[in-house]
Amino acid sequence: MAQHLELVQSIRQAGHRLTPQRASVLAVIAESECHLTAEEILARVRERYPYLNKSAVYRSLELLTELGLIHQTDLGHGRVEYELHRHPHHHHLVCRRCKHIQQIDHAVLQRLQKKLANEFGFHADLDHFAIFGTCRKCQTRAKRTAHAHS
Amino acid sequence: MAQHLELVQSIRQAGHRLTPQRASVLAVIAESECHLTAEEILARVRERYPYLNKSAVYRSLELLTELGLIHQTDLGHGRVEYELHRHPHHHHLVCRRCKHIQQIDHAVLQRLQKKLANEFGFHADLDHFAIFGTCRKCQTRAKRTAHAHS
DNA sequence: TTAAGTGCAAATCATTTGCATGGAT
DNA sequence: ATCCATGCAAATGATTTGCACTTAA
Repeated sequence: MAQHLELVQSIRQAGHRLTPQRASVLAVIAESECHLTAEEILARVRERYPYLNKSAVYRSLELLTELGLIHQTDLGHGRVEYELHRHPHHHHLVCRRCKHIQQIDHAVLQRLQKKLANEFGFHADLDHFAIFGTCRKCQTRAKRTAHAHS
Repeated sequence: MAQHLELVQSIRQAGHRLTPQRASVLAVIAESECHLTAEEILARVRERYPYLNKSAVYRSLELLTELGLIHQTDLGHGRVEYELHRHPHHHHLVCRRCKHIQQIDHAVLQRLQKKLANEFGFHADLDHFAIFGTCRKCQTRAKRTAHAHS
């Protein structure tokens, strides 16, 4: 947690109270390599700081998102996942059929991001972006099914 | 509904039973200009065909999505929205702060789509795509807030 | 005829909220 | 000392599910 002191202090600097709940939620997310659900965050915090409530997790996550310290992603698992606002980014190609998730480099989306900024003045949150579609394997499978019925 | 006969028949052609429930769900989506929630679909179908149940809507939507006749989008409204798989596409820039939604042309994403297909063999569902971020107005507002606290 | 599909009502499950209490500043 | 933040439990609300009944083929 020591290496996240600055990060944690930015809560106070933004004019909000620095509670142990908020600090530990942020620390857990910062220490994680990947995305976590609210429930996972709750569980991990409780390993060392048992005084944390579900509501406080959601309220902290809302604040941290608002401050731009973390990001929310919906990978189609029926619940939101949270991760630190960190560089370099990576993204996800999520197959709707087999649910397989392939990571891709931020470079693939960089041109799009710039285009949106230039043309529309829109700052796209392309941290941990999720793109849904059909993976190579499932495309083949779909064709086979179509033939079977034609 | 007459002009959607072909579309409706493709349910049977895919090896599924063509029930009035499925037909009317598909017809309502096909007639709509934009995305609809499950509840809206239920309401619209009932205007002319009152024998439709919530569960049947969800089960129909699942099937139609599987068949590639419709698409699901999560525009961050807390519920999924459905629309016909139709050309030409358009997409959405959704501001996380003010919730404003700006439509953009498919051309903006076409290059990305091709890149994903070529490099990863991934067929991205970029129909009615939603990109989250911060719009021009809210970026300005965020800067102002930051100054107030520094 | 008969398996696939529907209706109904109850279950699920992530997230939100009201309100009394507590703690950061 | 203030009032922002938390804990708790109950509410919400979209989606899912079990099971008996119905119907498209």
